[in-house]
Amino acid sequence: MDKSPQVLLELVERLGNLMRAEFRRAGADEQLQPVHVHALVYLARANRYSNTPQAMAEYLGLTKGTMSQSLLLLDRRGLIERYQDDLDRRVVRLRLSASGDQFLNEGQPQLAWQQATRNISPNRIRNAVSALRETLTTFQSDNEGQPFGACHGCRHFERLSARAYRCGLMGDRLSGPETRRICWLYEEKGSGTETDDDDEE
Amino acid sequence: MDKSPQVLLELVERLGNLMRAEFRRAGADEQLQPVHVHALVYLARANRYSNTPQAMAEYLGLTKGTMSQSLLLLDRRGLIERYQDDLDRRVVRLRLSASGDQFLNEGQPQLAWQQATRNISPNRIRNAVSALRETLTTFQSDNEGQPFGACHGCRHFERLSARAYRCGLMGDRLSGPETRRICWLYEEKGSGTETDDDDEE
DNA sequence: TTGATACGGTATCGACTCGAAACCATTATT
DNA sequence: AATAATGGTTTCGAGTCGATACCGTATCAA
Repeated sequence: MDKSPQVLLELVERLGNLMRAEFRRAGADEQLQPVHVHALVYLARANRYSNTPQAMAEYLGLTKGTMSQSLLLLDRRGLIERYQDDLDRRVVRLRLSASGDQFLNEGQPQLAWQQATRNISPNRIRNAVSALRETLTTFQSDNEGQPFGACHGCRHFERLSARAYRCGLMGDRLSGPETRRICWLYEEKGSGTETDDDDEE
Repeated sequence: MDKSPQVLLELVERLGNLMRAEFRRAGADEQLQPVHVHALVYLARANRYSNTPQAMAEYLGLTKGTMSQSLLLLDRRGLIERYQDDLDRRVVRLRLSASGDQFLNEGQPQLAWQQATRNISPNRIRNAVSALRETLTTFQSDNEGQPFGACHGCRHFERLSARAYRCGLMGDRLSGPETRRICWLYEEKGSGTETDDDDEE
């Protein structure tokens, strides 16, 4: 009988709590709750398909009603901007405002974490990352959750040329940096389905 | 520039969120918030020095006022019992009630996690544990947080004989199982900051 | 064209969180 | 004995959060 998974859970939870507390501290100046800070961090990393209230709610594990409330607050504080999608006028799109951007750059909510990992070798970190990533994938496929990944590794990702990419699902061309952002349309490659892109790297 | 620490943070956060959502689900029947479930889980794992509101607040990262509220609720629901310490009459001690115990056994809030780690080899889990543990230690010493560990590895831990142990700080003899519970008096053994991570069992 | 229905988002409600600060006993210090 | 420190509780106000109802837009079926 191995208790390691149990211990791992405890650690993830504990570190999660601490980061939450860190987010709380980072947001204290601006009167923000941890979840607001988290929302801003997400927004800074989300790609063009994923900057909607819906995707955000999914990512943060909230209902759309709750999300709407938080966004209202962030808007009032002037940290985000909302604008309408011109293709589907039901859809609201979000972006960081200048001061939202500034807040993330100055507050550095993730700095404490960077510090905390300073003594650990890159190799051990990579190993931990791979184990946790696998855990996350399993967890999500167990629970029907949205995957939320970046293009690399996504079934819809297509490479047109050395520096040109495309999302096969949405049909848009993507810039290099954009392929590294978080996308809620992400789907794991492989899994025995026929893929039309066989040019992998 | 390595982005792995950043990714690790993202994963820990995301998994933390998911466990939080899991706790939410587990507590839904009993009308409990995630933090309540977490409190019960903690209580089930805390040793005799750590079953107080104060230790709990420290562990969960809440203020004592907030903790007091949550404990009130758990008491109303009959999931915990409070009793006075007879040495220091300011101190309140906590224990799971029968139904609190039952709740944990039936709800199995940690089961989903156990499942999610099923495909990962014990060895990789242990490595991840060791990396995260080190991160936690560094984080806590950066931020003056209480360490919260089990006897094994604690500076105050003394082994009297093959199966008899003692806490040098409090002077009590400890049973074998008790040495494996969470203690908020925990202090890292070696005085140096470098920790050896070969303490796996 | 005209419904019916689905969907993205907002508004409202009530129970609860959470930090801050005031407060109350009890213990420690002097 | 007076004072300070300590463990917990209470109170307050802004905010979270799920549930539900609701609004406008898009989609689908006749």
